[in-house]
Amino acid sequence: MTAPLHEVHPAGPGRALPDTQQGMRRRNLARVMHAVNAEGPLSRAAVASRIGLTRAAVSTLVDELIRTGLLEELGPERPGRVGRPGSALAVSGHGPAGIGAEIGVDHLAVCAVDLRGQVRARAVRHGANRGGSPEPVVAELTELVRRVVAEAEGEGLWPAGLAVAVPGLVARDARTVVRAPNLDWHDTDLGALLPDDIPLTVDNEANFGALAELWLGEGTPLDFLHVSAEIGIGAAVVVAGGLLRGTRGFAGELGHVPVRPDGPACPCGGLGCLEQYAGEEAVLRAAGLEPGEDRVGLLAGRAAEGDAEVRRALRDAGEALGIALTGAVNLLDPESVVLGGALAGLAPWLLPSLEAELDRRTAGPACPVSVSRLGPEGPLLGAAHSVVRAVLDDPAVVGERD
Amino acid sequence: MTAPLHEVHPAGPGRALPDTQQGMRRRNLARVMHAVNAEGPLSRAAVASRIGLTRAAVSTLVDELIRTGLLEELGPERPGRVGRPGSALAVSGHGPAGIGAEIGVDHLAVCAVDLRGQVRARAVRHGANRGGSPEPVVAELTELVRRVVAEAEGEGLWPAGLAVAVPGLVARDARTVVRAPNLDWHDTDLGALLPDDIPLTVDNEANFGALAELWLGEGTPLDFLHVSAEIGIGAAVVVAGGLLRGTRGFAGELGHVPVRPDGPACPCGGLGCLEQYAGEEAVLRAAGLEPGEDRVGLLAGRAAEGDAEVRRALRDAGEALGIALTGAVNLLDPESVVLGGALAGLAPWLLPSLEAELDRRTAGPACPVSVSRLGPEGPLLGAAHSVVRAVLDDPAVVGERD
DNA sequence: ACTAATTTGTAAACCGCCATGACGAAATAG
DNA sequence: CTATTTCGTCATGGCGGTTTACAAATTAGT
Repeated sequence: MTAPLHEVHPAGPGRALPDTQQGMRRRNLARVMHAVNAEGPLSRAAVASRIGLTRAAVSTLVDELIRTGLLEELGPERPGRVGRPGSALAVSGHGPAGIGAEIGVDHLAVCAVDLRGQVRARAVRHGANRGGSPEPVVAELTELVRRVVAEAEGEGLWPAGLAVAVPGLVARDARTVVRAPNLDWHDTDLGALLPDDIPLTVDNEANFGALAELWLGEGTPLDFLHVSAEIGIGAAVVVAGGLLRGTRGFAGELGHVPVRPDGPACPCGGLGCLEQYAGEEAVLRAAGLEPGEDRVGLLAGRAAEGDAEVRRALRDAGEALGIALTGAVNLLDPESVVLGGALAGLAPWLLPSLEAELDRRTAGPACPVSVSRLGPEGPLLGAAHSVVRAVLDDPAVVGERD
Repeated sequence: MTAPLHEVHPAGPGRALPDTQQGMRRRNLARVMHAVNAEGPLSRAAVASRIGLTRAAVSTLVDELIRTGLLEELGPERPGRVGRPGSALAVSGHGPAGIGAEIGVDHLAVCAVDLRGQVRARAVRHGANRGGSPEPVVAELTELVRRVVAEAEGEGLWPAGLAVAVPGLVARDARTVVRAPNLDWHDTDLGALLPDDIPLTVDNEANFGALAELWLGEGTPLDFLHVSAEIGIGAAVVVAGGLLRGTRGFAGELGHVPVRPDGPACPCGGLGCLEQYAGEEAVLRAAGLEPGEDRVGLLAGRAAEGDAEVRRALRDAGEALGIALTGAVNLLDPESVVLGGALAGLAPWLLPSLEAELDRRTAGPACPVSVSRLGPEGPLLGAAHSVVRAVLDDPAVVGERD
């Protein structure tokens, strides 16, 4: 029961399933779940017209989904219209739950989200995770996970999967942390250190942040660029509602896009990379501040106070971001750009110069830039929701357990 | 029979088909076609094991495909192994054909490609198409199309669709040329000017060139960046075997990626765009040459002769390309970069500096850069093959005609 | 040579899944 | 109070792939 490492981003309802009648059934189960999930309580007839099947077919699909605890019958709808009122169906609040976890530089967090998207349990532990060996940190995380799972189970939920967001590069096996500079971890197999009774997925926090924006953001399109910064600057490219990961899984390295090709050398080997202008360290240095604990808070505080030096540093960073984003926007033609992570908190001072650069360098209407309203919770929520989406995308796999 | 504007880029075998039994059948027909097309002559049993269906199911699918003329039975295979030899199946060379057409700045070309990928008929007309009104040019193209179709029909083929490559931006309706600066065409609806008895698709020549590379190139991966230049510099982003088009269809505008943010002004409104360093005009100017007829040939000739000024101009252009590509590669992590179009001919003098820049700006192993071996034929072949792929992706639609 | 083993293609029976059509149930409209 | 509309379900049927069985065509072994 450890095994089936569910895909983090199945770019749509149930993909590569075998094209046999059973596969068809599985896909149709998924379509019912998606319809009910997306458009609130719905009657069987409403679902049928949404997904293009007959009422009879939907009836049997719904029966199965209710039997396996993924849907709930809420009872008769309020009449309003002519004809017999339907019986409202809703995604279950007592079925599977997605367990999301985040390993931050100086905190650990875990939460449980039900199929409806509600956070039903959470736990946080503050304190630096930097530098030490991974084992004790992951042991603490495991403890938090157990606590959250117990709490969720108390509410009638059961864990369908665990997704862990880490600040670093993750191998395509979705288990191994290849490199997490801020934690000083290298080639760490989290699969060996975490509970093995729950299907596990590990991914970069920026990716989960982008997915959170995709699934939870208001009016977020299916094609956008999500930019976030912790210590490095990363972008996640979302195309047609799925993450673009790249051949080696390294896509989105916006931080090393050349901004001024003859600029200062970057540890990556390049010259004048964006990170040299808009990276946390670079901005702190330009602002004349010492790198300390809550660096983003410090910058935001000073900028809010009106500190001219800090504001200039942020304005310059926004300019560099604008230049790098011009390239990205020209290449990808996204519907919008979303600023998340630490950038969201600094947006008031970054945005003006960023948008100005983007605007004047783009022919025609510029690509709209917005700020994530999810704040620092993004990656954690994205992780938990990725498990929920996996269930919605293939309800049959969880139905098999009993 | 004019209507069904088949998708140019259905990112895989038969997508958004309805999830009913008929849809399943259609997808399985497509899978049989793809298996036979990709792996040469195959017996029914071999196809069955490839696509995961039973021999019996494949038998009925093959029967239908033979009846509609998409597959051919070649007869018994040469034994070799133990057991009854299978009967070899091949994609038909007498069924539907894809008609590809290209409107170049100074030529028109049309060809017919059968399902096997063989070019079975072609016609070319040289002479400038620049500046004048579209009608007479399209009338000439129509004449060429009629000739090629007649020739193909003489060989037992019938036209399944017409795909036209144009040097400009095409609206998402795949019929209207929004802007083709080199032809001086604006908002031209080719659908109204071309024969209306064949399903029509119009697309940018760079897109078709990239697709040709994807389908015809040797060892081309499913994720790569195809860079081509005619007058502007365009990139096509291929992800998972499909074109990334962008929200407005403007993805791939590599020419306006900022290379030196304080560089010379570009007509697009930007500063220091790649096109200001590696665009045809810019290179000619840097090389001290006058813009004339065969500009690429001129540059290649001088460079081959050893003209130092030309070589320096090309080296500088390669450098600028390398900088812009560093950004693109960091963002997309493609498996390779392919140089096509006019760039292919100039590659010997562009590549060294291009690769040097890419190399030193990238951490770890640099993204390999290769040169298209399709030459100037790419877009034309890509157009014709796009029709062929559409048939392979959904064999049922052509089966319906009779 | 002759038999045994293996593989292919097809036909018949079967099962699963959705569509069709009919029906009772529960609401509104007149 | 009846006609109409809509919902959910049931029985029937068609369609599509699987299972099972078998004849055909080849190689392997004696």
